Amino acid sequence: MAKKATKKSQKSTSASASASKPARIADGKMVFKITSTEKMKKAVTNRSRLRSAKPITTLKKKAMKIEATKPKKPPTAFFYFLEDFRKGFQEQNPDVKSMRDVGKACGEKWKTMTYEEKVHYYDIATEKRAEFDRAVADYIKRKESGEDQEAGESDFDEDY
DNA sequence: TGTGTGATTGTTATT
DNA sequence: AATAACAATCACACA
Repeated sequence: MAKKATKKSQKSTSASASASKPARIADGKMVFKITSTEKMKKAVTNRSRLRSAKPITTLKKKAMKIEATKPKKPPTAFFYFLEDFRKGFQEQNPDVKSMRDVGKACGEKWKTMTYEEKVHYYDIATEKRAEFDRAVADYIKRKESGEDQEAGESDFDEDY
């Protein structure tokens, strides 16, 4: 019991020198509901996808091995729960086709879950983060070691 | 044909 | 300290 959340102090992250400038959107996630110009929304998310620094083509098909890209954020505990919850949800509600409904139901249940149940997913997420952290370190190391560090800071990843 | 969108919370990163 | 944004998934819609 009392499995305290293992909050380990992260590394100093002194590598912040590279300070890549994420194209953050001032508006944040609040997307103006403009039915007329849906393209605007696309533009917003488009930037997000831009971070992928890879051809948008088949972006959703990430199932493909992505070894040429830097490690992305690992799914959070909630996402792991969502993955599991989604399976059962589809069985009980085959009528539901959208993930939105599943997300709502999952989020609602997530709040009702106790720490003991959630800790299970937290544990997984924590472990994944550790691996992710290592992957990042390795990625950086490889980048510096393998490829010449980009002396000229490229403002944006021009596509690819 | 192909990609964007929507919704959930958590974690990370930047300011 | 606080805010911002992204992390995955799947069916649908639009150009």
